[in-house]
Amino acid sequence: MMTSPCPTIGRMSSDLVPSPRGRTGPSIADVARVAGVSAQTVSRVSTGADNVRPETRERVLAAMDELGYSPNHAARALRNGSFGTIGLIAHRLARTGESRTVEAVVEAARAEGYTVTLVDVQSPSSDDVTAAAARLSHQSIDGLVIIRAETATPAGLVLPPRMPVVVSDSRFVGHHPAVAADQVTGTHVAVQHLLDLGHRTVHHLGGPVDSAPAEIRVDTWREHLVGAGRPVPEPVRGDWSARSGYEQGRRLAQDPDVTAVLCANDEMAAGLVRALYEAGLRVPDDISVVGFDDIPLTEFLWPPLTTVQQDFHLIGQQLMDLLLRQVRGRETLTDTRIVVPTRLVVRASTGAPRAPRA
Amino acid sequence: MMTSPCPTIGRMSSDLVPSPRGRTGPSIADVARVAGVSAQTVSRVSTGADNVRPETRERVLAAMDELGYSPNHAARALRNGSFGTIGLIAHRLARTGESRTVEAVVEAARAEGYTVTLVDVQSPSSDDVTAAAARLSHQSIDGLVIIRAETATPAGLVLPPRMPVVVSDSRFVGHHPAVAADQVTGTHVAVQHLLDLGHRTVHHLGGPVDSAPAEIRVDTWREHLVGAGRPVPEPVRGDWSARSGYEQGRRLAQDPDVTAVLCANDEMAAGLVRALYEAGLRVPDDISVVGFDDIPLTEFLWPPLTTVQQDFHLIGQQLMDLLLRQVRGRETLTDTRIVVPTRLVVRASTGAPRAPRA
DNA sequence: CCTCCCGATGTTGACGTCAACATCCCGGAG
DNA sequence: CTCCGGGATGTTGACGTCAACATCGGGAGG
Repeated sequence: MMTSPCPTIGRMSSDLVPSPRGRTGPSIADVARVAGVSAQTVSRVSTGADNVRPETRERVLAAMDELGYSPNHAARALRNGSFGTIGLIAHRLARTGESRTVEAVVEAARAEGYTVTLVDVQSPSSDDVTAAAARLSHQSIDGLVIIRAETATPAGLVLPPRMPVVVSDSRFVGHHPAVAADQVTGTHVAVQHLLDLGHRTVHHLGGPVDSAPAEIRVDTWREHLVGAGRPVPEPVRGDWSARSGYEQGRRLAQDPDVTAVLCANDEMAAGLVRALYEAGLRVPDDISVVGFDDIPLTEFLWPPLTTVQQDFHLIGQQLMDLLLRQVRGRETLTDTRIVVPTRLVVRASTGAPRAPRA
Repeated sequence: MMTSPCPTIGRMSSDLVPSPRGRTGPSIADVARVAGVSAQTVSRVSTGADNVRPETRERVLAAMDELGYSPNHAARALRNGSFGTIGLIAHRLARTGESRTVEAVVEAARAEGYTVTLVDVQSPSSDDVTAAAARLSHQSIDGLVIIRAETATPAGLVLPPRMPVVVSDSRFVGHHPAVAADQVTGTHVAVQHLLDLGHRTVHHLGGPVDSAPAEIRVDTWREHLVGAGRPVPEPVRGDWSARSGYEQGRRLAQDPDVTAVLCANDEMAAGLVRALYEAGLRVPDDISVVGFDDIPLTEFLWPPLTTVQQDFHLIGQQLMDLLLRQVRGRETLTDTRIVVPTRLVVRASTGAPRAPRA
């Protein structure tokens, strides 16, 4: 029906039947017909094989060009079991740290010839992440990157067998290969910085209790104060948003004991600062504020915010590197953990308390 | 070869050959063997076909579970020509508008059962976007979303034939279906707001000249001033970053004629405000500032910034909607344009000039 | 002038899935 | 009792690609 009723001469059949296929583009067979070679030769050209006569290659390339051919990924994937694709599961994609990490992963992936398939889960619960992984997995990706699976407990997370995985969360050490920022050191340094300035103690505006990084920061902050023999005020909690920082800031502004606040991220710090201004307090004269992350805007807030810098770009690169070592080398790196350093960037939002005491 | 030489009783052949395949998981044939049915029946179960006896379905599901089977996407894609995947090309992924739009697209895609493959191009030039599209295209995606192809000229962009596409850039109207924020109205309203407050004219801190949205804002700003018979100061330029806003702000602070500045985005506005503070100027008492985008932090800057709000989430949804109408319906919507409204959010960074004059 | 060898090219089959068609079995009608 | 209909299930082939093997043709060496 589609081929002419005269099957005599194969070469003659390269008449003007422009591939009766519906939506899919020209196939390798179409190119072969136009170029007057076999499909295999076309395949050799498209995979960059060496043993094709230059003249033939030329003809094939011309035919490809004419037809607008490009290889069918699905068929290739089916044929050789690899997809050239990495799955990426993230939670709140538009958040600063997330989007910068995603950008870095995508960049690193492209540099290695991989594309990235992105899934934004509704919640970082084990169930949601597990479901997302299942959806991505088995055959449609070569590996999986999970960014900040905050509440997912390592035990509850079920991943497809044999699927290379990396997680950007230190709690997964021992369960999955992980890359994480050194939040512990960052928090210690930030608290010590404030104590060094003469503050008697440091208040803490933490992230949500179901966030692992937030908990690490709270625990480290508390631990440091205890270790330094300072009073440990009750931490207050936000949800990472500037608004929550503002709301908690209004409460902290009432408390005359507060002279220094460590915030779990920069957005909350910004909201906090605004609340302090509205309450007639000045930063850092009345209250010192430290943020966390060093988002691009931090430097240009007023006052420029002292903050703990995380290198999201490096985290993304390391994630990709660790993943590809597994994908390519079949290495099993279950207990590998890469810690990316953080550092305190001192700007203008921290200073000595008005009336320094012990 | 893989079936036993005794073809008598099909059911007996479910012996213990545990799939000699290497890296790929169990296939439909493995499940069929374990369940004692044919591959087609397994297929029917996995595609949710109706005509399978409940008892048989049960047996198949149990076999799937036992083997950890899940269907091979590549084979499915190859079989029925659809991928359940949308390609997404973006430029600077971590930038506010971009990441929020990406998030919305990913969300909308998931709601429709699609996954998203992401490519972050180095530059928004036609060449780079064309290359990215080619890489994604032909067969590995069902449609393509291009976000803010800022410098790509419509004419220079070459896309695979028959590939459904949407672009979030109004300049592509007539070339490709497009979704864009109503920047023209937003800019008009912002300028008028400042004139209404009594400012003689409005300065403009624009984005880079190779950005289409930036140019639209500059042109509209100029046009409005001209229409209102006001002097048109030379616009200054930033690169969208807070730092560039800060640098230009230091220059504008020197100019006593400056009483109101419209900034092309919020980050630059934030940098500008800091520069003004450092120069001893107050906002809005000495100089009024308006931003663009309404990023989440805007409300919590000091002072809270008056800005033109863009609904990135809605843009993302509309992009997806427009794309899926093409993917599913085979509609051709080449000259469709969807304009998403913007609105001015008045906060505390704008006010009457100190010495109001006509 | 005949062989052998080697590089270029062609042919075959398999990857996993599923639509289309074929077959089988059972109960009910004639 | 046979025949028919229809639902459940099995068989076949094709999607596009590429590795493995087959073939072909010409030049070098004997």
